[in-house]
Amino acid sequence: MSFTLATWNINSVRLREGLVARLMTEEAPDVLCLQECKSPVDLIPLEQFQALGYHHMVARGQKGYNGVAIFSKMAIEEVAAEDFVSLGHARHIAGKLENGVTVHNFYVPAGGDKPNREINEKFGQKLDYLTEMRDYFRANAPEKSILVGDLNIAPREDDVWDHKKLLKVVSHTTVEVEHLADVQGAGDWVDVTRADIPDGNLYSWWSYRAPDWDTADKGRRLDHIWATPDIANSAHSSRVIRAVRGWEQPSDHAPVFAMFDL
DNA sequence: ATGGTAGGGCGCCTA
Repeated sequence: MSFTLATWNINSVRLREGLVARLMTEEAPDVLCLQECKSPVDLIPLEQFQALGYHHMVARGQKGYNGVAIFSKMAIEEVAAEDFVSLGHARHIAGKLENGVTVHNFYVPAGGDKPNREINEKFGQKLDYLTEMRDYFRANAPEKSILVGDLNIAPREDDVWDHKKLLKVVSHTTVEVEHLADVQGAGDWVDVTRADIPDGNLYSWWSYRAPDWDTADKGRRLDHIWATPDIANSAHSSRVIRAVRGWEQPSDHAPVFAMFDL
């Protein structure tokens, strides 16, 4: 049994309902995980997505900020929704698919501007969020599981457009990369995207603020697909659909895809 | 060191 999974920070699921529908139509992943829906769950335009074959959804939402959702062609049952660091934010939802695979969808806090928890509370919350993720997977060892989302960290030198310039920029600092590695180690997670595409620069996000995003190409790989070792070997055909960043009124993130043969 | 662009929802927070 084979299925395709995608993760995409949509930056408002209601404003970009049409872009979600376009991705569902043109690429048709079996499971689509969204972050930054910026919508209460009951205002997500579920009916249009159901008309495209995505009959199942698990989600957490709030007005204006954050929000995570999993749309699926196969049945999915909610199994967890954690509020790490007790921020009261909708940043995690987990569901078990009818094929037995558990999917964790995360929107990790961005962390503010200054990479110093003494002067920037948000940076401390980001590090603490990652620490609680680590502890969660230590206490709940994942099996047959996939972890996706906007983790707001680009861990490798070739996950950013300029490693040295970004070492002091939130998303690529050493302390963040170490915290993310601890989460990965705690669940024995395999970075599926980089197992599949080991060499070369790879980005999933380009700032709205930088003009001419495509030519300048000042990107970062903030969006990730991980899997536990029992299914990671079955993953293949990973890709970032960069062209989506160039669609009309786009999200600043491009979707990341992987296929699994179970 | 600063400001640059977006979304939500209407003054300003967040990314």
